[in-house]
Amino acid sequence: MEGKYDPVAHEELTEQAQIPWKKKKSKTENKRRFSDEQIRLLETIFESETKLEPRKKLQVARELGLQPRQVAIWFQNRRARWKSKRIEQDYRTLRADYDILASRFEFLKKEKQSLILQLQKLSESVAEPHDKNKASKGVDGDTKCEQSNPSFQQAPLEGNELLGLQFGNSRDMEHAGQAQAREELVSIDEYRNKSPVSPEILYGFDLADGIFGQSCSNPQWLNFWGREDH
DNA sequence: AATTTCGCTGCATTTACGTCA
DNA sequence: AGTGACGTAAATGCAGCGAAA
Repeated sequence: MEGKYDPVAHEELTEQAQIPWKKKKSKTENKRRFSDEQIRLLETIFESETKLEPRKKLQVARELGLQPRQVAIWFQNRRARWKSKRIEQDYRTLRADYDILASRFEFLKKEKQSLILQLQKLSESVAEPHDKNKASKGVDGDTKCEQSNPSFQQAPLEGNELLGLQFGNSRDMEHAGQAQAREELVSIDEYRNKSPVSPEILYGFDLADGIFGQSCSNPQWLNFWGREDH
């Protein structure tokens, strides 16, 4: 409300007074639709200033042969049209952002399922009877992971074995002679490389320091990805 | 100095009308 | 010619502000 009283602008009031309040114009009264020339000038002014100062309004009104009130109303309506267009544009932008996020989410969901499957296969192969020592050995386990995340403790793999998968530590697997497990890791890499979009771009963060790097230090993250309901 | 009134503005909503398919 | 959809000028109501009383 930056409207300050301006005696010059007050002219408009007297003009307004000539128009009876609440008067409805008859159908026969010639009105409406400013000329192309009038619209062109109004649009030109609107481009540089969306609000007219009272003096400028009077000047424009004189120039166009309109009532100052008509100019004021035109600017008012023009601002409203401009606002609704801007809202539409904002909506389209937000919608596009949402769609991108939604497709990222779907992709991540599928990758999660795939990784769970890989883990299950690895878990089964590691638990084979010919490798009993491996199952109970426990090499440099990430105790933080195991302690901080209940859902992790329920996982079929122990912490150190999961780390072997995540960081490509193949020592234990070679020790166990598990060529199959190595193939699984390769297939994961292939899966990533065949992704329609590079993972870094798709996820929006660096994989090495991001999703896998923080997996064991962020229990909430593990909880989230450990659940089946998303 | 605080309060009230007046006149103005802007905005949201509604109404009335012109235009077009 | 009649009609509905749409665009737009104008009306209406309300809130906020500054100036004057």
